[in-house]
Amino acid sequence: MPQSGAGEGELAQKIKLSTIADALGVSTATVSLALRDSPLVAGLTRERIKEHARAIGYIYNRRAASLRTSRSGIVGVVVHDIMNPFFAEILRSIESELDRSRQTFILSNHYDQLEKQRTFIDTLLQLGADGVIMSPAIGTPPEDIVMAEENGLPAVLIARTVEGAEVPVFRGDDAYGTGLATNHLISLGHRRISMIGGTDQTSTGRDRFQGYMTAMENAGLEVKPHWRIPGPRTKQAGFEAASQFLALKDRPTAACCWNDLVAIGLMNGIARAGLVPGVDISVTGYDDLEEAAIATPALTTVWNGQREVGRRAASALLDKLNGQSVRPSQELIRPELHVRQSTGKPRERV
Amino acid sequence: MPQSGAGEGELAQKIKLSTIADALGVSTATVSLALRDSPLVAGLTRERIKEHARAIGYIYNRRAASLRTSRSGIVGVVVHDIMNPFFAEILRSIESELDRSRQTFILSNHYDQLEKQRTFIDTLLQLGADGVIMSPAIGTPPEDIVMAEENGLPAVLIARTVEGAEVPVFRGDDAYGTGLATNHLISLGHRRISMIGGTDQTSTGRDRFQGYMTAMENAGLEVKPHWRIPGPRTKQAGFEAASQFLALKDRPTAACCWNDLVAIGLMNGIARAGLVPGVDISVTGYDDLEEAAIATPALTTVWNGQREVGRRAASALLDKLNGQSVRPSQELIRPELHVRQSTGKPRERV
DNA sequence: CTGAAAGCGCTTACAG
DNA sequence: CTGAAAGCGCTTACAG
Repeated sequence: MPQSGAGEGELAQKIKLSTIADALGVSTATVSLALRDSPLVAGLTRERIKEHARAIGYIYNRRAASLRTSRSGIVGVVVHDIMNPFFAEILRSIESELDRSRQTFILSNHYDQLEKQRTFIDTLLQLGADGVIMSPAIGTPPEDIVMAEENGLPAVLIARTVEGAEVPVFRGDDAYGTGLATNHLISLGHRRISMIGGTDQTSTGRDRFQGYMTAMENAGLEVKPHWRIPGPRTKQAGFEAASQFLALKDRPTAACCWNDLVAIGLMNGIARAGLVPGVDISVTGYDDLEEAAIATPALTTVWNGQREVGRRAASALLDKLNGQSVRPSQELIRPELHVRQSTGKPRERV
Repeated sequence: MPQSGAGEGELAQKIKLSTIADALGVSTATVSLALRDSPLVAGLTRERIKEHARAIGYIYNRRAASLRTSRSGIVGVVVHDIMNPFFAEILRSIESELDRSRQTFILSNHYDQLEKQRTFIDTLLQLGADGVIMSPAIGTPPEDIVMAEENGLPAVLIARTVEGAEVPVFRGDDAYGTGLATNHLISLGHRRISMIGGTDQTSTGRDRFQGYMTAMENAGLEVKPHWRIPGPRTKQAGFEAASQFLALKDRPTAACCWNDLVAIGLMNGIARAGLVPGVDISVTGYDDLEEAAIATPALTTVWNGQREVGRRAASALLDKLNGQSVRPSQELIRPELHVRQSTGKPRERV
């Protein structure tokens, strides 16, 4: 309802605690307590106050309250890019977890630009945010996180680690995960396997590459450096990498991709070139996005536990806010291989 | 930098304006003015103050400021679902537009639940947000928007209209857009065309269906009711609709889809059934997501101006905040047909 | 060009 | 169970 006494289109007199107090002949302290269901206020008084507040359309001023209590009810979330469905799935589970504690969340993309990330942390500090969940931008120095914590903004990391920052980290076991995918391809009979996408500049990138290398070495397979095509992390880039991949000397029979987006883009590119992904070339993804199951062919990929990551990160942060001590530790979610139709035996004899 | 004088891991004494004022022997008024680059303060004084503030790691308290000024620097954005790339693209352009005015934005999904949307608007009111950009949930009564505006929260709508709400609306000309797609199919020789996805409960849904119907009627083509498969709006749902579509009596030779997601899902389903989209069945999408161009086959679709929608909506809201009068009007972005490989002549003689 | 003082709208000890 | 008063950290007239 609009505020009582509002004239034609004009803003009414602002309704505040004292408006209610005056109308009911009680003090603002009593109103404040009543609205927050304090047992200190008599049941009848409380009901009268709450009913009146509702009737005249009172709006609680959180800025004023938070200035006094120094709790704002705001949590910041900053990731590389929300357009990436991997993060979008994480965000959804963060959202539903925070919702239950009536925390509002502010979202930002840093696009791996340190400056954008710093501006956002600064904004959170100025707003008096209660905490931040972040997938740190490439090159984030531990000091940035220490600074936030020292100024009363507890942090929890997702997806990527920052060496030297003593905060909880929730992410998948990336080395183990790409190991699963690579071993799956090897067990199908593939001997020449490409690794497509990703970067050495993030912990995730290094771990995933490591998992692939280790699996190849353990199987006694040679890895030619040019079989690795670093960089792509999007569908578009995967699509564009297809021609480069197909033109490779000693062309591999399979590609272990950085993530599902790259894998799907690559498959599209392979199909565009007249080859059949899953038959002519085997492809694995990473993340198991909702979309992986309906790709053509359905994508063999590694489930990365994004729902879990989001849920646990949010709940760890809430624990921190509520004063419970949360150990700075690496929580590794164990990935699982989901085999579908994009992988098969190599076509040619090896 | 951490605050000066911080002990081992302990939170330092909070640094505020008066800390700086005391240290420099000036008043808080002068410090406040200086930090905001007021010309009222002598250049030298200003520099001394700003330098000192930086040195001791002063953090501006926006809650306190906004309590005083009643401007919070916060803008709310609420959409159906940020995981939908259509909205994700809009959000990006909103973000870059707001960034330039140093406004922070708070994001929320309402998943077409009125209750979630109301909770969010309430939160914005409590935080004293400066405005809201929304794609209204199905069934949003105009009163909800009027209430927000009367309480000092100006609103701008995107993508969907709410009858009776006197606020600016930015969206594509949906009827015209599906008309483009349908006419394209007709001109290729298709006579039986299906409409897949969408709902009559939103203005967008009604408009898109209307555009399809009008085009069919103008071409003197019959439309069998069961050729319409309402509902799907996601890739998954489009995928699942494929079998229903393929089993249709008098099966249409083409499908005009609600959006790109449905179209891509449908094409995947068609391919899974052993038919070739673009050859056996023509498919059109809507939105022209980045992904449309790299789908297999590349998707013929209607560009919906999402970048434009986001940019203009944000800039209209900023104008409103700055006191410029913004007419409540429908801004229809004119869609464009982008022809690619998912459409062709009908295979069978008609 | 600078300072003293009031006030934004809450909550929290402290009395009673 | 309820009230009077101080204070959170800013900004804004108002004086000088």
